[in-house]
Amino acid sequence: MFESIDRYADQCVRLSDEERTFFHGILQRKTIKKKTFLLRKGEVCNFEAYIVKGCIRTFYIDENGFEINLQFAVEDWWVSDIASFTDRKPSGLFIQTLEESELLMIDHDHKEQLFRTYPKFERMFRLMLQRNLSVLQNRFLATVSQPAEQRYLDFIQRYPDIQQRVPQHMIASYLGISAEFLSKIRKRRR
Amino acid sequence: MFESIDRYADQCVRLSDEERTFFHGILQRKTIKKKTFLLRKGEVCNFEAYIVKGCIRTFYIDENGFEINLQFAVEDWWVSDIASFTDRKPSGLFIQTLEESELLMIDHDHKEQLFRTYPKFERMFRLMLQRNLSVLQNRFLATVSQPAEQRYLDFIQRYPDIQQRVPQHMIASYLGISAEFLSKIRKRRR
DNA sequence: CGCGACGTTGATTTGCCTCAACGATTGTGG
DNA sequence: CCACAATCGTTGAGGCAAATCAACGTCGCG
Repeated sequence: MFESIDRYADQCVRLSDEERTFFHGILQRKTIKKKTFLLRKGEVCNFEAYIVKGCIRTFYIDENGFEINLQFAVEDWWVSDIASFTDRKPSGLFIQTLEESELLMIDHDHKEQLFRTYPKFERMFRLMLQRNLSVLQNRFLATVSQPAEQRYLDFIQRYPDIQQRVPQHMIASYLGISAEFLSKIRKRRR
Repeated sequence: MFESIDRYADQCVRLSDEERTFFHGILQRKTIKKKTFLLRKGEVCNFEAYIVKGCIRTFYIDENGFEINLQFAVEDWWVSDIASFTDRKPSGLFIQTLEESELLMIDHDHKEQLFRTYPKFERMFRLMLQRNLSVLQNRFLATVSQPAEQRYLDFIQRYPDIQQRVPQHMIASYLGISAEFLSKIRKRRR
């Protein structure tokens, strides 16, 4: 159960057995059915979830009622609305499973307790944030500097597995284009 | 000299006098002339710079040779290429002063030393990253979900001061539109 | 003074969207 | 296990936001 998150942690920090055990102790293990909402707009996000198995999307609904997919998270990623979680304020986002998912979740109080007990974990979460920031920066650059077709090609190259697991119209929204136009791009390449 | 960064730190963590003094000790104070490059593509970024006074831009040059401005940083912000800084790998970005600037800089070794000596600072930098991540997330959402005119209006409302200090064609590139089109938007509103 | 950086304007083009209609596939309740 | 609905992907026609290209005025500065 904990092998994959242990591997994740080992990439960030060196943990003693004691630290590792404590960490495992505060993680809540959950199995969530397909299409379940972990968070809806207006709610305060009280979790950071590590994905052991499954696929989850984070999305936003704009003023015209259109969904915009921000992230598809699969094995070995964390999902949360960090701003809502940290400042304990209502979120503007939705988080939903796309497949049945196995998660390890940590809530606000336990996270603070973890940091107070072993400050070393601050480092792990800091590095995790850095990774997220880099990914988002690259994504932003790609979105503003490249045409839709190139963005699509980059996407299927970088995340060949995700393409299989997520419906095409969601990928379109993730890429910032309409479902119809994505279909036309795909046609072009045949 | 340190008043503003102290205020910044106080928002994140509570520091003892000893911690504060140590922190001041590792900060390198620099005054940089207008239009100076702090980082060029291909170099490894070895600083995080807190801006006491001045204005700095971070930008990227795409495969067609066009500049894309990622960030304008003014007083009370940090600038760096975090990915390059952390992983000690060559950066793809440029960082350049737009005005004469007064900075407090920290390099990789001193940052690690700071964390080893007082782990509490991990928290400060983690919170800083969270803030950056939130800002970028909102910006990304705005970019994909709103038309250019609305993005421009939001920009001048949120950063009325920056608008005065940065040439218009750089703002256009920041907003992801051509300089000509920004000019036309402005005309429309007169 | 003269040159380069900056901003403006108009004409034309284009990448992508919207709307509408239509198969194919999935899944779900009777 | 079938029937019917919902979800998903495709295709075409038409439209619009924003890009591109080109020309020109202005200003600050070496």
